[in-house]
Amino acid sequence: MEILRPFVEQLVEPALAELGVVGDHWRNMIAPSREKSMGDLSLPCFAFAKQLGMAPDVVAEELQSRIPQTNEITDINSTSGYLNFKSSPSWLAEYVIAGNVRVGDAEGRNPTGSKSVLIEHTSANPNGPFHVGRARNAILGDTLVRLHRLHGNEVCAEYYVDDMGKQVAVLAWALANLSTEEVNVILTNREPVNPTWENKPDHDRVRWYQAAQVLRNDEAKKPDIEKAISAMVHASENGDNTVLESFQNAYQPVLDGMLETLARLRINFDQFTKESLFVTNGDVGEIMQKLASLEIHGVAENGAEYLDLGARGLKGKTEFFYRRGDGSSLYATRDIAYHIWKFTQCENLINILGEDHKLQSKQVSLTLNELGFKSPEVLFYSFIKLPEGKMSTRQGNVVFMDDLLEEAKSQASSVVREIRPDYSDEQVAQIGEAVGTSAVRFNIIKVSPDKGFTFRWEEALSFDSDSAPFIMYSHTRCCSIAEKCRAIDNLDDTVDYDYTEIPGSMYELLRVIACHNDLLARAVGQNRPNLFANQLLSLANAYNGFYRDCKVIQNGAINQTYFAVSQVASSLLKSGMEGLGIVPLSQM
RNA sequence: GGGCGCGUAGCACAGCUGGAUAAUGCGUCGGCCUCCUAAGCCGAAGAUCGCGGGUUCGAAUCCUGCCGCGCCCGCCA
Repeated sequence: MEILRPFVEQLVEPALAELGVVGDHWRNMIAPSREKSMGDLSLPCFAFAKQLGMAPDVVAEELQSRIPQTNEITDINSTSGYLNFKSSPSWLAEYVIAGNVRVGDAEGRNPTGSKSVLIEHTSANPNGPFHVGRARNAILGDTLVRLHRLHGNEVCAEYYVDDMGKQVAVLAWALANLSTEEVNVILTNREPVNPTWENKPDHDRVRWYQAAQVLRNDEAKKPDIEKAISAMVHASENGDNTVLESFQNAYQPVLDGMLETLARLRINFDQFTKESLFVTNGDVGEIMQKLASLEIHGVAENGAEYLDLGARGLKGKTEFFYRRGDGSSLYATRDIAYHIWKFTQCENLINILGEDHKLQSKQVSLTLNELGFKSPEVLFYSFIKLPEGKMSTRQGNVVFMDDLLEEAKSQASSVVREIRPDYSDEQVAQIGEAVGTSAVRFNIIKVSPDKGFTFRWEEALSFDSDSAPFIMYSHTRCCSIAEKCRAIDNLDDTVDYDYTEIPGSMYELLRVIACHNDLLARAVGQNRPNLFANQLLSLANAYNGFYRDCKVIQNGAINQTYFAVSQVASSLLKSGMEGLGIVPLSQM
């Protein structure tokens, strides 16, 4: 509870001085209490023990006896070497009700402008529909975009379109050379396209990509195909506009289909940047020239060029190749050009990348440093596996996000249908969609990015206590209360709040509210959305306790103090849910 | 073989800038709808924090060795 810190410091300073503690280092030692029942902030006294020649618990007691209660802090206790400070319930209630806790806006409509960030995420090859594995990137990235906005940062959400290179070339080649019949014959043994997605171009065109991959493994056909694809790749890398255009015609409908899926998850982008831009505008050539003049530059036998990053602390394989023997650039080279361009857009960069990109990202980062640029921040995430093993678009061993969302909607709808028989079909469908998509998002967000996990349908579709619907449900309770209050009373402008009687569960809610932005700051500062997901669960949980004990409406009359607290919780739940991409329904 | 990451109750997951009785959910067991939406609430049982050493007044947290899992080690993207 950072809002309490200045008051604690004010109290502690003279007491420490009296005991003979010198220096200022104690300020950093004040930390959130481990035991919530003990306090909001605590000062461990172990470090003073040696200096003063006293036992830690004695130090804590001595300090306690020298510190008076204040308006803000009414509970100071010492236990086992800790000095604990607990906020005054009345003061906290007044503080919260007065609107001192910043609510924020995840849509970014009112940035405080303290910091601007460009967040690049997803950037998936436009060769087929999203599966759950690829979608982890989009969900983490978009959540980070939302949380940064909620925190007040100005954010640009950016998608790097891989519009050149082998993957698109394969797709373009297949679309130009294979008929529908041929594709169907080649993929006879594969599962057919789910009829629901028959007309969705990402699901349709991926079959051409898959068919081409099968043919590329056919020894007889391989040589000719490889030759043709290779020629296209090289043309694209040399900036051949005809080829680049044919690539775009091949992938654009696929990309559009992919973005449609993301839009259903409320994931949108501010800007799309094509990889080919940096080849055609000359940036890549220029950078390769600069790299050649570096002292860690090296040349291989066939003329390929690299940097020896071992000299900059890279372990393992230290040669980083940025130019092929034939003079063309590599993906990483273009990525460096892209980063330098991104730095012209924004001074803070964040990338969301799969763990397989760790080495590459390190190489790009070190090279950027070599050229005088700073490193981007990177959020790495582990892969989502299936119980049967790794997911692979190429092999068709995947769970499509489109299928997951349909299933989520359908299951959520049947729950609604069951417990709210009075709702119309339209209402049920709308709630089912909101709950289903929110639950899918949340179940991915709540897991720490560096933990790999196995996708299981029942878990992805879990609507239990630590899930999006749990949070959504608390919010609907807030809304329901607010609506009833509006009906009772047109809300006079003169309201007297009672800060003398604060029930325990209301105090607990106030404490969670008071820490809300601490958690947001941490989640944003460390790029860890799961921390804020956890905070929202705590908030919903605390609200449920408050709801149980503190009746806002009793005997037809409104308790204005309770109502005010409920409204603050409601705002924070709503903005927080938007920060996670969860839909804040008012009814469910 | 080398590099990076992970390993916490039956399952899942938090805590890891060292600090108090290791938090939460699922599952299990037991309670709560004449009371603002029970997708809820309350209670109980359940953990040698992968294993062994080290640093420290104090280690789930830092260091080190081992074991297990994942990712990477292309003039691919």
